[in-house]
Amino acid sequence: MPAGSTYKTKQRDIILKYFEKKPGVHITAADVYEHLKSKGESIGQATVYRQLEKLVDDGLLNKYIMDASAPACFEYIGMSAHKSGKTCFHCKCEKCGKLIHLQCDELNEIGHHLLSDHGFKLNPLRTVFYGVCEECCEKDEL
Amino acid sequence: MPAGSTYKTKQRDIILKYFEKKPGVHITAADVYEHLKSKGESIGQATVYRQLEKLVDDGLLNKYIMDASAPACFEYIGMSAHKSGKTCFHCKCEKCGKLIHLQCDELNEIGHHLLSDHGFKLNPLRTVFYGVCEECCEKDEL
DNA sequence: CTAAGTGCAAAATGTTTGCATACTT
DNA sequence: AAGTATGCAAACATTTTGCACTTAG
Repeated sequence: MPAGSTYKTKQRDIILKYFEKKPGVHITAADVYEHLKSKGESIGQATVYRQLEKLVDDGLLNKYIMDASAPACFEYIGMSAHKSGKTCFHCKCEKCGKLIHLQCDELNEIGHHLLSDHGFKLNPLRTVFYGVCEECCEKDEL
Repeated sequence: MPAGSTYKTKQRDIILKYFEKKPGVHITAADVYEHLKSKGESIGQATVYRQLEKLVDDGLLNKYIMDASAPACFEYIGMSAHKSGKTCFHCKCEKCGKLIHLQCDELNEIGHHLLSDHGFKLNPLRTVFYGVCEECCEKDEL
């Protein structure tokens, strides 16, 4: 459902370029806005938000909402996930907030399982596993 | 880490009772507030938010943030999830927004896998799978 | 020339907070 | 009595929207 074609604008390029330089890093809309402003490539916030949304739709960025009343985070995933058959899953630690990237074949199986047994076509890019990371687990046990 | 004891107040009971009547249903803070107001058991919104937060901390409710700029949803899980070993997973359709509840042993395995192979202790209650549901998949293929 | 994108400021929304009062233990 | 909770209104922060203008296809 292409809601309409996407124009290639200067602003889109600038934003995308910023993300490409930081693969796997979480960046908020405000980060983008501030960074570009300080770099003399100012873009209106509305545009930042609108482009971010589009980039997510286009599958170039991922959006993570950790907590209400906290800005959403965006992360570049670009072509990597599309090209290689290898899907990257994300785990977010509820304690320390760390984001872990996993690339694991066994996890891919859940995608297949969900599809074949539940008719649900998983989007691994948008799915985040919440839980507690190794380090924080150990801390808890002390 | 009990940040302090929790008093048993009238408001807490009212809110909890409302959720107990709707297990597995997603309810927003506004829903709670409006429902109680219409029922003549008005509770201030601040209190609603504060109690909701506490109930989540106490493990009685679950909080889901689907989308920024959309209210967070709360769901009663009460003792059920704790008692039965059966964990309920959630799938959110990116197209129609539908939320699907799954209770599936195979999905539980991913929890074990994440823990044993990646040292990550999954919290199934806070994890939401994003993707496209059966119905919307079919629509796409037309 | 039309559709899409931009920028600004203003609005909207969901959530949080300050503070005086009231309730629990 | 001390520690929490409540309620109201005001404050907040992030995100969205209206509109006139510019740019891409």
